[in-house]
Amino acid sequence: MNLRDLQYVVAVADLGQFGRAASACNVSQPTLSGQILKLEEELGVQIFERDGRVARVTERGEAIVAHARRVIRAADDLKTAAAASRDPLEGPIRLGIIATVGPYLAPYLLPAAARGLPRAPIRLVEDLTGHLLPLLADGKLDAAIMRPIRASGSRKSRSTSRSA
Amino acid sequence: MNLRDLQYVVAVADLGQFGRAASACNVSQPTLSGQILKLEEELGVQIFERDGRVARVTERGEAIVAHARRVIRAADDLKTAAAASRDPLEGPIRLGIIATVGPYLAPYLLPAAARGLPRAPIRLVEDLTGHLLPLLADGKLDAAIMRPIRASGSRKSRSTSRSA
DNA sequence: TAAAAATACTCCATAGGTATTTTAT
DNA sequence: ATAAAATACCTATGGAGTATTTTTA
Repeated sequence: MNLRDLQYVVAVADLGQFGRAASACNVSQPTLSGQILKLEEELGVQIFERDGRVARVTERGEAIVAHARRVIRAADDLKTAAAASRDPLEGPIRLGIIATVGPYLAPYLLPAAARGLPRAPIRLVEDLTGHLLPLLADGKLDAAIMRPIRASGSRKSRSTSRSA
Repeated sequence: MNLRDLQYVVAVADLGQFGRAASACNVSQPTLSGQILKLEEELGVQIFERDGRVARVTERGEAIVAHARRVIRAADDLKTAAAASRDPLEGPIRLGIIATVGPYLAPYLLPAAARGLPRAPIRLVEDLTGHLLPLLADGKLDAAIMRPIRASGSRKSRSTSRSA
């Protein structure tokens, strides 16, 4: 059993479909399907009823889903507590940046940061906007410099989750 | 983050030492050490203070440990609920057996079970007593035929967690 | 100097992906 | 006939092991 598996279960319960749950979890349908099948095998409980159109939670599955929500909630609380206890000006600042602007900004940014924030060195992560967004969501990045997605303009947007 | 990592954290908090925690979790010391280090990195919080003699939980770590206990508790509750909702006479009976007696019992056991319990075929797992015990504890086995450990006699002991 | 933890690798289990088939409406 | 889940197969991340070094009372 695994926190990720439980998230898959909750996603299917909420969205009523393996495929939608998979994209909500950013994994492929067979991956999610396989993990849920394995979990059902491991627990010895059929959690979902598949009828080719929608996935319904079985009667026994209801209890599992409810417990899964509690586990995930508790794990989220742990992450929140960790983030809260973390000194935002201590430790490296993990900054995502798209390759287009990385080489231009880095020569200015890094030396300035080294002088201004000696206890919080900047760690650059260069990648596509589409890859940076989930990292930001997962707390793997503190901030990112990216392009706006699905917008008409071309102005850079700076998204941050850290009060630095 | 991972349920197993949280168990490592709780084990260290309880036992005050990485090495002891590792053997309690049935993993090597470097494995447990590495996972805890990685978790501390991921959360951005130093959970333990190492001083070469004992591992103490840091002030910030206390909150993490408390949350970790809740997560594990919730996960255990899920497993318990799953086991409770499972029909004990449905699905394969996973029976551990030591190699010493396996070949002698199997020819009698399996055909008899096939006749008597058609909806619950017996799945034999042959291994050492020392390996069967944790499987039994994890619920991977329903029952096991083993030798008594650390006992003077030599009578076979049948341990079961399933009312079959 | 004698413990305990960290590091350095190697290995393998398994989560994940793509392509395809099966199933049920 | 069509949409969704399961299966088959391959890849790769990362969890785990052994051997070794580093650290600190």
